[in-house]
Amino acid sequence: MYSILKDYLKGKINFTDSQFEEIKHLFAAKTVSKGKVLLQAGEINQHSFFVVKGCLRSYVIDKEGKEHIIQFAPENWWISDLNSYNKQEPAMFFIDAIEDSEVLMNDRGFNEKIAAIVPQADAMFQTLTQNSFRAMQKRLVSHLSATAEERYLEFIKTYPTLALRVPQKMIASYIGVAPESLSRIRKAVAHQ
Amino acid sequence: MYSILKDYLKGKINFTDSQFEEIKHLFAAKTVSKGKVLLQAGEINQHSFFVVKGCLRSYVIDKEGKEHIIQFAPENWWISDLNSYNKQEPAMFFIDAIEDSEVLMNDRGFNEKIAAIVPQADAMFQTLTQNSFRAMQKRLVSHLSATAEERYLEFIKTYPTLALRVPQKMIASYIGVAPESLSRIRKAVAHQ
DNA sequence: CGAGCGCTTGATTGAGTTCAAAAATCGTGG
DNA sequence: CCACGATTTTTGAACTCAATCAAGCGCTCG
Repeated sequence: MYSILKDYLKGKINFTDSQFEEIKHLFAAKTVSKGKVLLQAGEINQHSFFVVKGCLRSYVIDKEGKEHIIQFAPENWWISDLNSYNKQEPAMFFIDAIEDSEVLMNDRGFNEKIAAIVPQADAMFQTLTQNSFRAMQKRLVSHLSATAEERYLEFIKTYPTLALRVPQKMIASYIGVAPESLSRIRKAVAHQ
Repeated sequence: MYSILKDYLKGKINFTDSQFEEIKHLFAAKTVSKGKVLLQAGEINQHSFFVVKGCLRSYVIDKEGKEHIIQFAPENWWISDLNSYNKQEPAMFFIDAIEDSEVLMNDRGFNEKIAAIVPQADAMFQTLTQNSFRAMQKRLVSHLSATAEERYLEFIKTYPTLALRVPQKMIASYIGVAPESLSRIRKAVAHQ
């Protein structure tokens, strides 16, 4: 379980085996089965999650009870409600497992602790945050300027493996269309 | 001109007058008249801007030539294409002045330089980035779950002064509707 | 093996766009 | 400071993309 995290981190920053032994203790290993909710909107989010196996998602539920997916997190992704985590404000998002999963969970204050062991880690997390900021911006732009079909094609281009792995209605939720509409979009794309 | 920046920073971090004298030199004062383009999409963004007076905006132009506004920056706001600035990648956004404005412009590497003078500055900028990340998320969520009217009401609630100051067609562009639609939305809101 | 979930298909509705033109407002030069 | 041209806003009518409602099919997993 921890070896996956080690391999992942090796690709981003340099550290010794003994440093990794220290880092390890900052993560609690957790096995979560499909459907398990790890964060509820409204709660203060005390954790962030690194996915070792399986897939999590974050989503909002709107006033009509509809889910809108913000992020998928398959293997080697981090997921959290960053705003709640950083500022200790109520979370906007729910986080749950959409497959049986194994995650490494860390507590708030983790960022400082890991940076104290491996200073480069701080820059790594800043880069990760920048990446998700950019992804969010791109997504907003595509909602401002692209059609549902374009957003779908963008999705399968950006996340080809997710597109095969995640139920279609969740892809619909992510790109912001009704499941019926996505079904029709796929039909149209296939016939062209 | 610099006194505005000083007042702004005083509200966020502590520093001495002599520290401020050092910080000052990191900013170039610039007077820009309405319509002046400060960043073109595709360029590498070398600057970020602090608005002392007037108002800037960032926006994308889509493949049909339509503008979509990403951010307004009136007095005491920062504006930049952060991804381009941080990673030296081509900018997604244009930045221009929508009023005659006065800005303080800093170069890349500025963050490290200011943090060397006033260590707290780093945390301040991280907080600012977190805030815009959250704003972006909220905006995405409202595109996923709210109607045009709801997004309009949200806008005037969040930015009441901007709503009076910025041309209506730019508000339309920001909330992602045609100018004609916003006109009708306003009419409907007024009659209820 | 059957109940429920996910996907598809059809018919209808509706929010918002587009195109066109008039009305209002702005800004600039004489 | 006023007038005129340009830009912005409003209004109307037709249209379009996607949502909604409804029903049927097929799979899987309990």
